[in-house]
Amino acid sequence: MPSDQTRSAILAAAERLYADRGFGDVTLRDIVAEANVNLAAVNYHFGSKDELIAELFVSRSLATNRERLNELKAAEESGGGRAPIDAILRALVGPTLRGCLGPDREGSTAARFMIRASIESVAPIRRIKNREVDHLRKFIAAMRRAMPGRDDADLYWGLHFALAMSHHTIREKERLTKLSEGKCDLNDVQAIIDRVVSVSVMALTGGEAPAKKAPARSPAPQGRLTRQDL
Amino acid sequence: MPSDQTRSAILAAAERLYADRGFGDVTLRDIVAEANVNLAAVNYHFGSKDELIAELFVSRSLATNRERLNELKAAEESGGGRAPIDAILRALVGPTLRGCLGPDREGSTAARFMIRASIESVAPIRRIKNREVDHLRKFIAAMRRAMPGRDDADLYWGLHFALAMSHHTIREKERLTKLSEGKCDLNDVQAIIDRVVSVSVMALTGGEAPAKKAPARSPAPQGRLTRQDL
DNA sequence: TTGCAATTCAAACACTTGTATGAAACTATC
DNA sequence: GATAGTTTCATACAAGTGTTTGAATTGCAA
Repeated sequence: MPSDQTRSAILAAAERLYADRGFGDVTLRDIVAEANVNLAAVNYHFGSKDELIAELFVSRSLATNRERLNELKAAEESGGGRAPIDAILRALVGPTLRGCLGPDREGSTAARFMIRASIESVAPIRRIKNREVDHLRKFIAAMRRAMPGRDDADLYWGLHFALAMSHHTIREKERLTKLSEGKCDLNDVQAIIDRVVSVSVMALTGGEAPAKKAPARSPAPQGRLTRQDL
Repeated sequence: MPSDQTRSAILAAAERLYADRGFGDVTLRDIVAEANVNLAAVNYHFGSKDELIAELFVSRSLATNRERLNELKAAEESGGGRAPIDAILRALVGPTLRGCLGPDREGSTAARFMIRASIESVAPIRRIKNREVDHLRKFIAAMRRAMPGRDDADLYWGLHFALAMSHHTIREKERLTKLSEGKCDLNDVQAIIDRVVSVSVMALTGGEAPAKKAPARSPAPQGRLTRQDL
């Protein structure tokens, strides 16, 4: 068997198992059994378990970021250098949500692996993850161009909430289905993206920055919510 | 040393270590070292490591749920049996956010433990967590009373997003601080609660249910977002 | 004080983990 | 077809895991 076949068999098996069962529950022996290779092959080809995980994460991380930036670039070009805020957010959450909730089980493995990585913070991944901040800054910059008057903190919160909703939806997919007794359709990915983007846009455009230094703390009135502040 | 002292010393040490370092990195030997008790004491008092974790989680879970329901009940009573939607959401996310982001380091241990539990889904906790659905249903019921016309799915999504934002904020607290270079103040808990509640209310009142069966899929217009649908 | 149950303790158990080893099998070049 | 380099393999290793054991110690009632 050529060396590359073993290598990629290990990578594929590891990604699948980590995506399904998390990092804590998967041993090297599980991986080599799934990949039908010898136990020593992992250390021979990757040096250590941690380096295997790191390689897996780095390559997937670059792929997702590339996809996001492609969508962002396309949106900015079609808007003459200034993309609308909803398109920016769509470029941010679309690739992840499509990948993780989409019907194609194949591509979803990679994304579910990334979700695991974003949840269980295991040592080799934690080290790499800090670079992601630079990636998100590009979206902040685009958002600043789309909403020039907006306070910076509001932009950060908007981006933060957009990621919150998309990640939480992926993570709690089964729970939400059970809680809502099927009334929330987790298979209609496009509708979910629309919903997440819609709420994120409202978070950014509505509200007018809750209680910047105002005397009243609560942005929502005491009684029924009126819509005066939308 | 009385038996109860050993018992609670183990519980306290375990909670602290799990909250700080997660479930994957903490061994029984770490716990008994922190608690200054013998290794065998854990199995003597709790039966097994899993039962220790379960007891920890159950008691904290009940406490948080009780706090939430107290706030909900208070809001409903002061509103004559029908609490406004923002008060309902505040009762949902307030206790958790206050506990985890609040300045008092003491109470935060318990809450940070709960966050860990909601993130790293370890076996003994996963089994217990499914009961939580019943607890959330009480909030859905209250929301239904507050917004009688609203589609059920919208209510579930609103509650889901509220939890998403609060949990994600707690989990990514450091990252958001770093990304925003301190512009997002993670210490002003009340402002964060206001912001989460505000966005959640917008998600529930605005939007008018994105593309129920409408021909156009996207709730956000192609170009800049107009506010016609708010 | 004696006796009995509850608790603590050091030690060991059985098992799993990631990693290392050296021989065997393969592959390709001369 | 012999040789050198690469890759595979069974096996062993050292360290760490949760759990168990049985003897010591403690606390308290008779």
